[in-house]
Amino acid sequence: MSREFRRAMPLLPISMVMKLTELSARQIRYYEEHKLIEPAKSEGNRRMFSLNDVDALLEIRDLLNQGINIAGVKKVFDMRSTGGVKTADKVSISDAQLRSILREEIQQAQILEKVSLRNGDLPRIKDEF
DNA sequence: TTTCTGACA
DNA sequence: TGTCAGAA
Repeated sequence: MSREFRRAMPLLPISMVMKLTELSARQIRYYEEHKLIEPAKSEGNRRMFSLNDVDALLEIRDLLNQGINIAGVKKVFDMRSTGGVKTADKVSISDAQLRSILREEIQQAQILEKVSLRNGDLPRIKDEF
C-alpha cells in the first residue's frame, strides 16, 4: 500500500502544479478556498501538493471546461467519496452523476431566466407611472 | 526568488 | 479570473 502513500505525499510547489495542470496560481488557490483540494503547507506557509492533488485539479479543470461550476465539481467529488460510485470511472463522469448535475444546472438556468424576466419587468412598470 | 494573503476591477 | 501591493 505504499503506492497510495506516495501519491498522498506533498511534494510539489505551486509552480510545478501550475505547469502540470495549466492552471493559474489564482485558480488553484481559489479551488482550495472552495474545499475542492486541501494541499499541505510547509515552511513559510507554502502550499505543497501531492500527486493526488494534481489529479484532483486536472479533473476540476476538465469538469469546469465541460461547463460545470464549482458547486457541481464539489458534488462529483462528494458523490465519489460518500456513496456508490467509488472506483471505476475516474476518466469520465458516470451518466448518473452527469444527469444529476445537469438537472441542477438547468434548474439554475431557469431560475436565472425568471429573475432576468422580473428585472425586465421593472422598467416597464416604472414607465407606466 | 517564489509564494502568500487580501483587495480591486 | 487577472493583477497588484506588502510581507515572509
